[in-house]
Amino acid sequence: MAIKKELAKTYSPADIEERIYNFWNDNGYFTPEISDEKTFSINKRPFSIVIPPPNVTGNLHIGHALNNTLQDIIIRTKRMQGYSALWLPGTDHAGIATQIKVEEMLRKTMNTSRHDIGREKFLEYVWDWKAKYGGNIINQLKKLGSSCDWTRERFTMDENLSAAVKKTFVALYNKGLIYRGLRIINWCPDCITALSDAEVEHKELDGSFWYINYPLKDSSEFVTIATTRPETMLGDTGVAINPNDERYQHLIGKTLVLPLLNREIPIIADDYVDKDFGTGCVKVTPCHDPNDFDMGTRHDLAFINILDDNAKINKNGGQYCGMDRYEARKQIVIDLKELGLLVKTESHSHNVAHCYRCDTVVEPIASKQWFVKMKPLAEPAIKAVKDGDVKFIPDRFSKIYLNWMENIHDWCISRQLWWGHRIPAYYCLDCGNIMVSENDVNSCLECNSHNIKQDEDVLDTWFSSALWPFSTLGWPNVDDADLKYYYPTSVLVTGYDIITFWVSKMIFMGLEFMEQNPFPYVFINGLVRDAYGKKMSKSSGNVVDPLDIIDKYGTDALRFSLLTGNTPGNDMRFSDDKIESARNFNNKIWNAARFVLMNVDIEEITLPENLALEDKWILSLYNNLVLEVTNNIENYELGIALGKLYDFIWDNFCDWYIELLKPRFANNDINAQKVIVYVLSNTLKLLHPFMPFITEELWQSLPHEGESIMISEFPQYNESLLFPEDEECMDKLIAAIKAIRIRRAEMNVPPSKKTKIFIVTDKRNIYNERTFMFFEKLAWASSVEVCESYEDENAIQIITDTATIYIPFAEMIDIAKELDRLAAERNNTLKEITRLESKLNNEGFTSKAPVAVVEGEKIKLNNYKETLSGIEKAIEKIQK
RNA sequence: GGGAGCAUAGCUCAGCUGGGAGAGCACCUGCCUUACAAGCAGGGUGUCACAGGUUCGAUCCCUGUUGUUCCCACCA
Repeated sequence: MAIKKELAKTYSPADIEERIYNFWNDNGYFTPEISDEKTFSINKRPFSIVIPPPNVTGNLHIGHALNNTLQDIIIRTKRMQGYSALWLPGTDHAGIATQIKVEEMLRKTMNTSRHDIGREKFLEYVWDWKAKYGGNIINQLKKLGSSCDWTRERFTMDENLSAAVKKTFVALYNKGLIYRGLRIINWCPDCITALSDAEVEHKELDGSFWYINYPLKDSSEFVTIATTRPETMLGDTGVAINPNDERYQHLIGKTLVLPLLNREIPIIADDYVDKDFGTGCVKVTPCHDPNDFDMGTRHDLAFINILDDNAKINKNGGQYCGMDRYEARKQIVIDLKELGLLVKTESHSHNVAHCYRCDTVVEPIASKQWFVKMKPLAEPAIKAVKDGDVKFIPDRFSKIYLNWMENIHDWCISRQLWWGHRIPAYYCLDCGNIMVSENDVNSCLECNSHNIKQDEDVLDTWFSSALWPFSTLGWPNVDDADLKYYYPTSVLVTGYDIITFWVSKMIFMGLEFMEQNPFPYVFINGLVRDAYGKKMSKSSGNVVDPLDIIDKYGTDALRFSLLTGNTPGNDMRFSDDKIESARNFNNKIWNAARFVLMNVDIEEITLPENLALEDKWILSLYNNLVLEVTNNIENYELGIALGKLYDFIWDNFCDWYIELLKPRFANNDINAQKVIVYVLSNTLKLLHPFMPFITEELWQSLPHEGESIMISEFPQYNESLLFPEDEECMDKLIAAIKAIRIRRAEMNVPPSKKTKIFIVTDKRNIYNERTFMFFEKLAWASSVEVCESYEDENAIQIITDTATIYIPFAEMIDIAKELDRLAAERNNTLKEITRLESKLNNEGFTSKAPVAVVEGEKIKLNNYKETLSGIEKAIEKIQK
């Protein structure tokens, strides 16, 4: 027998992955040409995904690996199904994160800071950094097998994307949806910038509750307030009580003397105050608390900011000027104690806001910042999800989205950073006029002054990523071919942790500027946790580097282990066990193909005219698999699809079909070769989106047409390949073989001991000369015979619903034990019969249950009855 | 304070619009059967968290309870 190709005994991914990826990339398979009729016709329907852009200086972590594998599976499937499938890759400049890294580098390697070298020089360093490290994550994505169109790679600070940012900013400003104003923002004193609400994380911390007496002016009376941040009293400009609090009615309008600074402050009445919390008296610090800010506005109180950019006390803090906020807190408590104004201290745990980047405690500070007015933008974005124009998968995330959107606050978009899109606002230093323009402004439109300065700040990183689905496709050029063809995109694949950061913003920006949702589906993936369910983080030291896994086990194994059992939106655990079982599956496929290649000597794939029982069986199962896998992928049930492929390949194809075919291969049966190559090759296609490398390598080794599996046609369901009767026959045969194996195992008969088998049956379509070989091969039979009846009390009897099988086994038989066993079997069968009969006698069931269910139960009952009669005959025979 | 998820075999998890529950790993037994020992053949008595309800029928749908995880929220 000719051996077409010798494969190694075990699969070693390292040898093939890079070669195959370059082969795909070099041949341009990742690039859908909209107008090229040869490979991708304009008549094809578009399918597009834009990548959630990883941070430009980031490194691939296991979450990226999952997220991008999901996208790759979808895009590869669609490409094979004939869509003009675009997966557009790119990176995000990631304002704060990147700036922090470069500042750190400056400090460590040059002992300098951005303030020392100035804005221009600093930005040069950041661009250098980007050039140096920006490609890292792209190369890592390639190692994952991602079939992104690298010719369309984008970066949020590309010229075109920056133009899009300016255009949207100006348009929103002109519409009155962007404004500049004094508001309480979250200030990170370490990053020295404002943060949006989304960029702070609340953590429960143990703190104290200090009760402090504020003396009434010209009186010996006190008002006791309680605070968790005593240093903020330096900015107090009032004390508030509830207007209905009868305890304090006489104080309304009176004046207090603020301790330490001796500032005179009024007592006001405001509904915000909860009578029953604390003392019922609240110090009001308009510049350092959002509620106090509102009260200060309502009651026209003074606004005194007591903190500088580093959260040190500024000159408004009198003798505390220059102290760090916590140092000042300590000192103030000491001083109050000395003055006898500290009533008591209670321990108190409360939520404290932290910077999501550097984990520093953020300070609420009143500050002039740019904001997006959210209500008008949120409304259509809410409607889009409520109307089902944008669907979350799974659906429960639409509740999270709506909950956030319906309670939305204005979005603080200015950041006191240098790395990012500079705000296109210009100030006239002479007349104070503010001009917002896409183009540089050199003279004041009001007073003609040339004393103009652009806003120093940059925009929130999420401002540019909000535009990503259309800015990457060419917008603001509305005639761009890509934009026309690929927008809206087909699906967004992302983690639930950035629904509020990113998904929500893309939806309202898409609606505002494209008048169309950016995507009809948002496919949500969960977090990848460690083997114990803990979130992976550098500080916990439990980070799994996907590149290590790839080096050790291969990309396909990594992809398999991330996908298997994965369900949309749910977190998953990653462990060594999983990756090993994935590796084993790779090897299983590899060896199945290896075996096929060793036995096959055909040049092309065609199905033979005459199909044997087992051929029809496997083709029928394969065909059902095509249908189910296709549907599962269509419904984003990728983990389920992969599970079915695994079961089919391992159980049906390897454990049964290959074994069933071995006798035919020994006879050089060409038909068997044709069928197995057909099934294997097409199964590889089904599996290709999930495990692209091994499937390409094996597909190339088998007879095939075309250049690459990744541009071959995805298998389609084919009614002519359905053989339900043959499927059933084969299932009965398998059941009989299994029953024999079980009995032999129970009796500890080693495989080396072959036995004669006698079958009493009237089902000659199942048990005939052709299928005897299966018993010889798979049930260790030395000979097989069908007979009318069989008389030998020294034979064991195996009873199925289609036959009674006798195996003469004189030395093994213990009559009493055999009777016991049969009695037990009889009992179990009777139980089932009783259960089914009472069900079928239930008028409610037969009249209300679907016909198919009732029929199914009848068939079950009948099978049990057949089995029972076999058992009873067996018992009778032994007792004779 | 609001909202969401999860609770199924020793462990990790599936269970596709309700019809007597599965996989991987682990464990036990027997096999180097010429694709694969990273393999083959066998091995599961699971109050499907608890209590009610709907239904002919509930792991699945509804209500409540308990445990657990997460998200959101300006109680000083």
